[in-house]
Amino acid sequence: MAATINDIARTAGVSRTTVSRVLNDSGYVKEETREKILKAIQELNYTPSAIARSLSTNRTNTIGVIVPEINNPFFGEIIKGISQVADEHNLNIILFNTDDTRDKELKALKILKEQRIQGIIITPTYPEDKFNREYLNTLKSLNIPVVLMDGHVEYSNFSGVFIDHIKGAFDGTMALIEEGHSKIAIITGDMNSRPARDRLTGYKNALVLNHISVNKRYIFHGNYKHESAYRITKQILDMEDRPTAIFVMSNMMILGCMKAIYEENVNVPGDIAIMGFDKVDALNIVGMNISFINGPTIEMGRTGMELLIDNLYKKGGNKELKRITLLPKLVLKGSEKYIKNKCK
Amino acid sequence: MAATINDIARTAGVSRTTVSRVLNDSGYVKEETREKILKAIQELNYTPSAIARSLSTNRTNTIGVIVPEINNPFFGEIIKGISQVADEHNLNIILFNTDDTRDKELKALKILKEQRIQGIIITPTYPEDKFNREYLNTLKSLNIPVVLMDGHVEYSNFSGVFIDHIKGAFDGTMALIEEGHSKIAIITGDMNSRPARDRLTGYKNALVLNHISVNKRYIFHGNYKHESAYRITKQILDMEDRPTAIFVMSNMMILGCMKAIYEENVNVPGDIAIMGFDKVDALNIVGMNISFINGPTIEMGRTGMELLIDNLYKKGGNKELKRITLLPKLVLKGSEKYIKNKCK
DNA sequence: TTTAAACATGTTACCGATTCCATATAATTA
DNA sequence: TAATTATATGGAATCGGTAACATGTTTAAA
Repeated sequence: MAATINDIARTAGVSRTTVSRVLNDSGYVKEETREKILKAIQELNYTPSAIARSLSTNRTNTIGVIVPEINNPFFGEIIKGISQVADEHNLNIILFNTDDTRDKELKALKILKEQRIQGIIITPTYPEDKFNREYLNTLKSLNIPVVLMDGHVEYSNFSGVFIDHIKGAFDGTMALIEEGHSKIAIITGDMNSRPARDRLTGYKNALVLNHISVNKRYIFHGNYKHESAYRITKQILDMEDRPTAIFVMSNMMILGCMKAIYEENVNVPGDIAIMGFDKVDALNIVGMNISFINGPTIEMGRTGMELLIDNLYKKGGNKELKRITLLPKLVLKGSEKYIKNKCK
Repeated sequence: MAATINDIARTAGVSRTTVSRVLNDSGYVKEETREKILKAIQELNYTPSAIARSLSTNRTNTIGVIVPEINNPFFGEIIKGISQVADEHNLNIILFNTDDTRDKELKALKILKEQRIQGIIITPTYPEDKFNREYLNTLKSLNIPVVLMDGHVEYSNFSGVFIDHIKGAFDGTMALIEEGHSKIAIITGDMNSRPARDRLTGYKNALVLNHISVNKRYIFHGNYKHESAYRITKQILDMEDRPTAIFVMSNMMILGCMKAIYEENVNVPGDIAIMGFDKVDALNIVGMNISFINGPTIEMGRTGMELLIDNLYKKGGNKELKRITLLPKLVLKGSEKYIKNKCK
């Protein structure tokens, strides 16, 4: 249906080699001929086929991106960053959303291999899954660069972009301490996950550094879901020697925590201070006095893509393993002119 | 580098046609031969090239998706829906995020044409932009199905999925009226946009139907940004004959509105009822008493993809123009067990 | 036993580009 | 003026598959 390079060649009365030269602006073409060809291209509304080009050049200029939850703004922002850099380098993105499913993740990898993409950025849902790791290794053996986003695959040799969860939690805790708090509760994520463990470590480090004893009664284990944080926060608010601050270790759990606080009519930060790991824009805007440790999501995406591109342009075995750790940023309440909570 | 069908043929001692038959499970192949071939495939870790296949079959099994803001959960959920259906039909997605930029939107369309994708789902940022409409028309003339998501392109002939903004705003207003409100303020979106105008219409329709006069002093024009709603809400709260309910016509504006309310320590819904068009999950979870008119985003994505697929499988001029309008859903406070606001 | 249908496999053209090589002419340089 | 070199274009192979067609072998029906 669509015009091909042969149609252009015929119309312009030249060989398709010459047309190709014009398309790629390579080699010698007489100005007059070039114009004839451009005219034919215009007339036939011709667009070269990336498919045919890919087959012949062995380059697709496409990368694969695999995320578990596209509707989560965390990943949305990562993709935004990836997309910006991809655009700058004229690379296309084939996107897969796995809905946290191992099957879909595996299927995505298979398809990407078929598609002869040039590289993969993946936020692995099951980093510990043997089968997938095997598959990632297969990909690696094919010399397709792989970049991990915020997901450690232990014992493997992939480049990646990571967040320094320890430092982030450390900074958050330090900030609370500097504000005068010493009774600081923490609501952790699922302790089976590496970030949850790291964050707890950061919290402890800060306490120890300040000679504050780590009180086990102040350490509560949530599971990343808002319900768990809701329940735990209620519990915290009922304690006799109630903490003066709560450090909540995820996005969704901040919401559960704030629900409890909202319900119990507790003043933040007057009665209790809240620090969150990961931001919740909505609460920021509404003006709740919550400080955040904020993972630089867009930057993660950009950095990951840059890492990938570095490797894309290196032939053969020259690909370097590079792990970049980004520091989360502390956003203190008030530093963005948060309004004081007048709700008493 | 990677093994080709010829390598498999050679290894298995057959012609590549036979290999192709095994790959596609078509035609006759002796069981014994099949096994030889499968063994070779395994040994050489062979994956067929989708590129070569696309060139020869003239099908890429890929569609293009263009969104303005991938980090906005509204689009994230649409993509989630698209992705689900795409996966069910083994279609891949090339994603473009335009950052609300006309240039990027146009560039995306060009690339998709090069990529010989089978169809496009687009949420047009500049539906009124002549150039882009021209481009969309070009695409259409190429017989590539196009599906619009929630963006009217007037006078054009594209299939699409739309939200019934009039009905949504009507339902929201009716709900408030049924709760006994008659002094209902509205904060509109940018009146240059079709949805904003439609929603205002729905609001008026409900009032008229209930013989409530449309009070111009209760109609406030915002611009979709939270700051505008913040300012307007403050203004509303200061009115002498203050409305008893506010209908806020967007996502972000709900946040601005709630900021003002939170600041002024007003009880919702005791002192004033709030209804939003578009949901804000975070506020839902925290337990603010806001009712919502909720666009069915995931369903939109699914429906759009299904619409596209319908057209994908129809040859030539048989493509049908189909516009599907989805009804937003009313989520009343309390219907999800919202906790009463005790903040007085 | 002959004949047609089913089974099994291979030959070859083609999809739409790129690219190496060959060839011819024009412009420079020796 | 002859020898180079730069300019201009085309021929043909190639990328890795698919598919129409051809051909040979079994198997089953007549």
